[in-house]
Amino acid sequence: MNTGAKEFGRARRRVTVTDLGRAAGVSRSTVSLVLRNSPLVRRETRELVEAAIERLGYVYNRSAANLRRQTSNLVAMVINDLTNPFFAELAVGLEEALEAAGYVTLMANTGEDPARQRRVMEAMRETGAAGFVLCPAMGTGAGDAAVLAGWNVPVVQVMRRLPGARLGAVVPDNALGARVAAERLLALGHRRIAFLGGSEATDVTTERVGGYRAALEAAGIAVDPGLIVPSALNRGGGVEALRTVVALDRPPTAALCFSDVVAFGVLDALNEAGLGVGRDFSVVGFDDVAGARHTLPPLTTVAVYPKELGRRSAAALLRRMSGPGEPAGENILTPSLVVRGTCGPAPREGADR
Amino acid sequence: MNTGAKEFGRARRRVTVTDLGRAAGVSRSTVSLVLRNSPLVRRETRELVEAAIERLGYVYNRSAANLRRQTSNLVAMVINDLTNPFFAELAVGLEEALEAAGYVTLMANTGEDPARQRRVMEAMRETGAAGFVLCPAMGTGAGDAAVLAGWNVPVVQVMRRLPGARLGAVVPDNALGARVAAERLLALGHRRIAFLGGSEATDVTTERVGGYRAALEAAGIAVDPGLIVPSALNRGGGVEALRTVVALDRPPTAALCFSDVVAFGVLDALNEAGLGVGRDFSVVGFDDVAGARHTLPPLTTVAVYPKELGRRSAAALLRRMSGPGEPAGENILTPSLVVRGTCGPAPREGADR
DNA sequence: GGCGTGATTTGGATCGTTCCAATCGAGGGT
DNA sequence: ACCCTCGATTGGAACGATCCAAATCACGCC
Repeated sequence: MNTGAKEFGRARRRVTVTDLGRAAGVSRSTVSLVLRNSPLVRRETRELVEAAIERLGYVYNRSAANLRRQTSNLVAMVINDLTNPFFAELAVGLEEALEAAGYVTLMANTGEDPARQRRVMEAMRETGAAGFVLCPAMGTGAGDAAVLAGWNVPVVQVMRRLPGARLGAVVPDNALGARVAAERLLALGHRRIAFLGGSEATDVTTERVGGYRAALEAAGIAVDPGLIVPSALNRGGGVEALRTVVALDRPPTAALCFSDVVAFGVLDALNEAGLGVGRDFSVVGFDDVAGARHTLPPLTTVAVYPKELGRRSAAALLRRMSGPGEPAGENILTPSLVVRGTCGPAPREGADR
Repeated sequence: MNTGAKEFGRARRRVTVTDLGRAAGVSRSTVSLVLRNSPLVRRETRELVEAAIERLGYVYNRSAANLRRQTSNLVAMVINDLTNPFFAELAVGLEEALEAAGYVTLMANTGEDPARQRRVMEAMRETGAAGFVLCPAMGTGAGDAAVLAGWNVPVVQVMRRLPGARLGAVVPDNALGARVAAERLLALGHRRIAFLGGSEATDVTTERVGGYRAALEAAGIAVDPGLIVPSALNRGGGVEALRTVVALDRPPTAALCFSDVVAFGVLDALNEAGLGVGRDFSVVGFDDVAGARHTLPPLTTVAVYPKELGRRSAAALLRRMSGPGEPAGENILTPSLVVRGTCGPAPREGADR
């Protein structure tokens, strides 16, 4: 009598299908059928079982079910930098779509650290992730890609592609976006246009710079390598990059930025230098993050719809997970130019400031 | 011979401890001991097994292990709004700490929707989350709290507290932060100070407004209810709120804002209205998000260290998970005022603008 | 009253691991 | 030669669900 309460109060044994069966007067097999909404069970039987579920406070053990069925309701999302609003939005779209499809999301933030990325992906694999959506950390090598391919698990890359990996990817058409943005500046009469920001190694930068180049060349303008300045992918990088180009002998009159965040830094630096944005110097960003509409003046930028990228990568992964024969193709989103207030006509040649 | 390749290429059976045992010439029990680094196994035996692991490409099945051991390496993180940079940082700190402790994070973004919150938490429970870190969606009722308490699973709330829930929480000292900020404005000579933003219902707002009130009353200033204007928790809300107070008969000369995001909107509206920030009107934010140092002028704000909040909630949860008797106490972080450029002395009484 | 038929229900085996009590083998002591 | 100890290894049962083939039930019909 004195031990009874103690035994009961703490850590009581988990309620199982067998318990439910006993309580409802049926077998565990029948209970299992009820749990999975099988049309085989008689209505009254189902109600009996459902009452027992309620009464005993049963909790379905999905991982036991997964073990037996050789499936999993887990999808892994591995993101390089969640504190970047662009990737945060992407993550939200992704998780939303996965949840709607009945999956639970495993999440890890790698902070651009390939070693951490390896660790977390390994851990997620062991926990039974049925698939991966991966935005690879910078510096992820071809070796990592090969290992991943060897895992024989559906993987969808988003935004960034691993070198030489045949894994499937959802990406914006970076080249197109950059080209359209550059064409806009050209149409406004700009002839010396810089490309600011981005890190030399990554495919995203390569593609965006490629689009920029293509536009200039199509307009018959020689690309000046001195006007392409990589930088850190944050606000400070933008500040640095702008300072670099205004110090040139023949400074540019406009800049296409690798990202909005870099563009924010560029705007900071322009203000600091006393240059009129959209008048003395025009700026285009890339991404269209939430903050872009709130700069002064509001930032003209290339929208790439991160939330939609997230949703599509979820869809692509689910497709790969269902059909084993599904091709690991690429899904390319068309970006679009959002014209706001940071671009104006090129200042007259030789006009002083 | 013709079927052989086909059978092998696709969906080969999973490698198990039994397979490893067979390959290494030991029993599955011994393999299991090796996997768990037991000191019981002889070195040579261990090496034999490890070679087999390598050779067969074995993947540990942690959920099978969890099933048997009645444990779980999964922790659930339920966040109201990941697109808010404040919560994104919190999430990153949290995930980082959990990963370091050997846990894998289940993540869900509720988008402030209590129904979705119920759904995802239920799904996570079934999946076997060993504990929850929850930043409750606005509108989460006492009913939800009661249900959650009935689950008998370790829960730590972060930033927000559910009404009447004895669940444990990690929160900043909102009242203190607001008081210090208000005291700063008082010291600068301001006498009519507004509190802009926040939603009336939430505990965070109540606490921050409370601190603001306390400071004013301590200075012998009657609190004018007309100067406390709630708003949406985004930039637009800040714009609205400022417009409201400048239209008053006796407008304030300074504002303490519910959050940095609201403060950003307030700065936008001040610019729009042609009021000099820090000269005609002083502003203090709350949170110190990354963007706060980049406004023009840089925003004076109350730092609450979201990443640290994340880390501490991880630590608090892990403590609760290990010791069943651990108290569900509160962990309160001391915020601090970060002085930048948006506050100046109160304009002279009656001076025109 | 026996039988066929379709609708329900059921017990054993299974998923991959860990726990546990039992076993095995090599020395050591007498 | 025998017993005992101790380190190392092992097979059976268990975790909580599902699958599957077989059993049971209800009912109409000859």
